Amino acid sequence: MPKIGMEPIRRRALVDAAIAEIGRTGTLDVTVSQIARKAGMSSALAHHYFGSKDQMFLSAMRAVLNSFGTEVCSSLRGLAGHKERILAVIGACFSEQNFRPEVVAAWLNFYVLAQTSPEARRLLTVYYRRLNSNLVHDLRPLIGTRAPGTARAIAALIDGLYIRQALREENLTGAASVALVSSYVESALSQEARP
Amino acid sequence: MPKIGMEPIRRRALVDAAIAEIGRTGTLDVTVSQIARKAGMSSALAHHYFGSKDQMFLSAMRAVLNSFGTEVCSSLRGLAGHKERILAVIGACFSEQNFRPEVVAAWLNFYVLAQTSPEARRLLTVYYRRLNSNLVHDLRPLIGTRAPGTARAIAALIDGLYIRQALREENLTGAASVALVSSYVESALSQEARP
Amino acid sequence: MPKIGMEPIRRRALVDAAIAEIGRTGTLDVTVSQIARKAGMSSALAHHYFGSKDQMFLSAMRAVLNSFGTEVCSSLRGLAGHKERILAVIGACFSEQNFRPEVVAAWLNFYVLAQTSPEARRLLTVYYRRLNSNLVHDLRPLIGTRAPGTARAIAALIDGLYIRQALREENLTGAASVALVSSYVESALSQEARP
Amino acid sequence: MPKIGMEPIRRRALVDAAIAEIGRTGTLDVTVSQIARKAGMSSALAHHYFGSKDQMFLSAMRAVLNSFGTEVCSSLRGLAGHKERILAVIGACFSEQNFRPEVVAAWLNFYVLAQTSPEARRLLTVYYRRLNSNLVHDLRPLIGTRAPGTARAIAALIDGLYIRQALREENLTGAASVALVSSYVESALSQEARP
DNA sequence: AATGAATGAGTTTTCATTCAT
DNA sequence: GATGAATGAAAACTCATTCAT
Repeated sequence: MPKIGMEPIRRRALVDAAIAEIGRTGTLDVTVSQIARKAGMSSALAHHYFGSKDQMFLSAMRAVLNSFGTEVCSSLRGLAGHKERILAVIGACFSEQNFRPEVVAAWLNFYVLAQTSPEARRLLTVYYRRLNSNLVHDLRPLIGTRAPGTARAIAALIDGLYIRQALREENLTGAASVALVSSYVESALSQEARP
Repeated sequence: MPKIGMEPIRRRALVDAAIAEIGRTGTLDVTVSQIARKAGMSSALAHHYFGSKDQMFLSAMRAVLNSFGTEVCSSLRGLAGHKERILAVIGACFSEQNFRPEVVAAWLNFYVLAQTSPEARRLLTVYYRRLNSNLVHDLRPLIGTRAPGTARAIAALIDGLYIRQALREENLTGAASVALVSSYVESALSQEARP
Repeated sequence: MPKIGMEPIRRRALVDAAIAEIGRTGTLDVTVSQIARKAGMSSALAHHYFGSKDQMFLSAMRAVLNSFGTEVCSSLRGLAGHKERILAVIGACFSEQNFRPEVVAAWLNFYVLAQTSPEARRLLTVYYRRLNSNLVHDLRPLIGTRAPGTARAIAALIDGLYIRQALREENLTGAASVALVSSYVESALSQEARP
Repeated sequence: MPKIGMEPIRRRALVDAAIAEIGRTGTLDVTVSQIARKAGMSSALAHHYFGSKDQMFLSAMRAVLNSFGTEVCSSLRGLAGHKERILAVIGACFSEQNFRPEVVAAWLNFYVLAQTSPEARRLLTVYYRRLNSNLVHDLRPLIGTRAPGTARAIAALIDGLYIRQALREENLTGAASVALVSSYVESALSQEARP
């Protein structure tokens, strides 16, 4: 019997290598060979497992989004307070894991990919809807009809900070980003309180 | 008689075509031939004028940033009130001209280019510094030490909304974007007012 | 207990699958994997049994030629009349079994293979010589020196009709083909009869 | 001004080289590079002019069929006698030009191509229909209802002899082939004459 | 015996770039 | 100034074949 069960291992290795290479070079113009080499195998094997470069990129994108989604879910587990939950989502966006420069750089490139690839766009839309509905869900009890606009602003802030991180802006840490977005949330919520 | 003074015309045509094609396809993966064809000339001529594809892209980027800079300047002319000036800058970001989907899509791709090309990064940094210093200059008198953070947030909001526009998000107009960012500015300023 | 005697079964399955795939696609550009999959095994096993793709194709060719040879032999068994025997050979060429479109398409491709592979050419030559000698043997007593030319014409007619069948020409049945060739034979023989 | 008007020259050179290479190797498995090298240029240029390998092959096929068609036309010019015209068509099939082994080998491969490529099949069908209608047109006045069957037989004979030629059968000359087919025509016509 | 794993060699195709005119 | 011609270099993808188990 042959060596068996390599597929998931290889796929995982390729996906990781793809993210790393896209992140490192900051472009989707990485060759399958580069990625495969980084993952320790031949480009032929990469094609064997993914069928095409596009499929590999989409898998990489799914991995990034899933990782993000998982982190959000586990952050939310057990939290009941609305504001608490909102801050947890924001925290997940800028967590150690998700806010690594190369992951964020890959993220930026996936935005670009989404202009070309309908499937990539779909993935991004799903992710965005989920983020949005999470935020609106917890904002509505606090600020009512202003919830959707505020959610949109939070999402935009996050994306904007991601761009800065992708550009390796100095002095931009996850903590600073969280602080910035949180402060926006505070002011948005407090506004409601005022007469 | 030789055609004289064609150079600026040709260059302009190529730059416009480059922006249009990058915006239309949503990717930097456009060929020189495509761009040259759209500009009504041969790809050889494009090389003649720009030396290389990269230089052409950089010129296109400069054009976009200049167009933006010019618009900001003319918006600011004659305005004295700090808040007024801040809102003018924001308005320029989402003006008819600058917020066209294809321009914004090109913009997003220039962010990506900046990861690879030091010159592109330099251009972006210059632009960003100018935007930032404009904002800080007018925020400081109003909110003091909170000015830098707020400026950063405004810039991030703008970039985040640009990404949404690049993705052709429905119901996202320049006016709505201005409203969203302005509302953030309002709340940031009003916060100061509180004891 | 080890499966015993699998070899001939596997080989037969592969040969059949090869003929079917070549016939189906109408080209030698079928992959070993395709054939192996159709035969219900891995491509590695196909190599195990045949050593190489070329050998597999040659075996497939041998199978087709053998099947044909066997059918001719059994058709001729017990037949004594010269004309009767000639018609029997012709009948075998267009029998249900041999004139199936996919077999004929494979046949056409074996002609092509024979241009490249000496062994394939040898097989085809052997088959052709046998067909020819069969025909000449029975034609000579009937038409003397005109036998070789007539045999060649009969063979050419058969090949020509095979090409039509490979192209899936409509209204071309085995029976119609037999009729056409037989009619030629009739006229060739009757010519002799004339003064 | 650039060197101009190379396109038809290059295309012709490539088509000739394609026919020669397909004929020489007896297979469609020739690479674009091989063909381009033989035609004295880079494979990139071949793609520039033909867009794809398939298109190049189709052009080669068209060239072969056109050459044939032209020769038939010029052979028929001025001939009025039905039998005379039939023999002229047959003569064209086996002319010095058309019956060159490599052309015939290419021809055989085009039959194979026609199994895969609808356009190739279309070309072949057109050619075949024209040949057939030429023959029937001149046979009908001579043998009435037997014309279609006889035409089909003549076409099959020609194709069969082409296969032999593609296999480089010894002692098979154009003249011998003409003789063989002509003799069939004679016997087919004389049959009618008999009571 | 049997197969999943793995790859080297090769093929088509694309494209920025150069050149001769 | 302007362009058709031309190509080298590289990329995605394929596949026969080998190997370890």
